[in-house]
Amino acid sequence: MATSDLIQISSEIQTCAGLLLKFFSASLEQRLEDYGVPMSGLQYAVLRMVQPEALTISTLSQRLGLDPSALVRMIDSLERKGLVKRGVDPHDRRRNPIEITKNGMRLLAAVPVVSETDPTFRAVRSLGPASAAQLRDLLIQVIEEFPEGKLVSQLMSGHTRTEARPPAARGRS
Amino acid sequence: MATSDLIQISSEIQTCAGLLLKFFSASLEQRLEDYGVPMSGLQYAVLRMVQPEALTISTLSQRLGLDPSALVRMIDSLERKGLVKRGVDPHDRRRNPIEITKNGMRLLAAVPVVSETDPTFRAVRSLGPASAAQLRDLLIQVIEEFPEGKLVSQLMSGHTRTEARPPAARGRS
DNA sequence: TATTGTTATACTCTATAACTATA
DNA sequence: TATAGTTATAGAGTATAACAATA
Repeated sequence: MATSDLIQISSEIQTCAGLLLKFFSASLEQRLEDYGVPMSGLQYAVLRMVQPEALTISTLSQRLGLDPSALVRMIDSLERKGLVKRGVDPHDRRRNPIEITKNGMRLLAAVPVVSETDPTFRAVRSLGPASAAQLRDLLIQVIEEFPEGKLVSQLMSGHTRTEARPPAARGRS
Repeated sequence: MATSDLIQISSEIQTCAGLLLKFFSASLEQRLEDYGVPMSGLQYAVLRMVQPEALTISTLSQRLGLDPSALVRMIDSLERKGLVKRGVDPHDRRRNPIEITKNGMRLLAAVPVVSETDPTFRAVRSLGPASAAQLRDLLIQVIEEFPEGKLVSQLMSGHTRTEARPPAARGRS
């Protein structure tokens, strides 16, 4: 295969990634609005990131690749909605770890990243389980080739490669 | 495979698409800046769209999923840079098909979507040709499952599926 | 000195609504 | 009446610079 082929393919992958993200975001934001708590996909991402553990704005900004100042108003907005609260670090009073609230957890439970009924899920399901997993693995492989892509595991909480996934019980079928 | 597995995979694909797009855009915009004509990835996308044929703002806005008014200033900016010009449709004087200029074509030739030297290309190349093509095909398959995804072929000029690609001469290796 | 969170500010992106010219 | 392009405008998102509190 010629280099120009690979360049063409790279370009197409780029276009597809953009489209996919657009579709995904649209359906997620629609469901958030339907739930009665409209917010951007990024705000939702922050909410998910602080679910397993409280994170400071510094940490969040590093993981999201954004300036800390850009997060202040976003956190304000989430706090106004009662979904998170600024906590206190007794060991370092400069830090205000962002904690998720009961309301925040309720929202995450009610509005999953991907719902069974939305176009995103239907599109991925139509690939079949094997192709879907393969697509995910290929995407991760590409991302890990980027210097900034090493922290992908931090963003995909609970992620394990297909072949390494334990055969534990996994909810309803 | 359980439904919850597919939902998890869908969510991971979503995260990956977002990261990938971010990395891709960053390297493209860096190269545009190095070339001396800084612009957003979207402006560059518009430039590419009007390369094969002049398109009206209406058509561009439909294909990009943006409001026409959002494109006016973007086109202004491209016109100020001398990369496109507003043309005239003799059959319908309301229309101003956006034409690419010599300078615009020169830029597209000098700054390809994906360069051989940038992280995007290296990441995709490291997959190997077969996996790269497969990734592209899986992405297209997913996108075509979305109602809005039918026009993907319009956005990927010259795209053909791997198995349908003619074995014609394809430049240097 | 360095770091955390913050404010003020400016710029980009995008949509809505209203308008003009043309069909 | 409907469509193409435009303007004015408002809101979100994001970065830079400067700052206070804390380490």
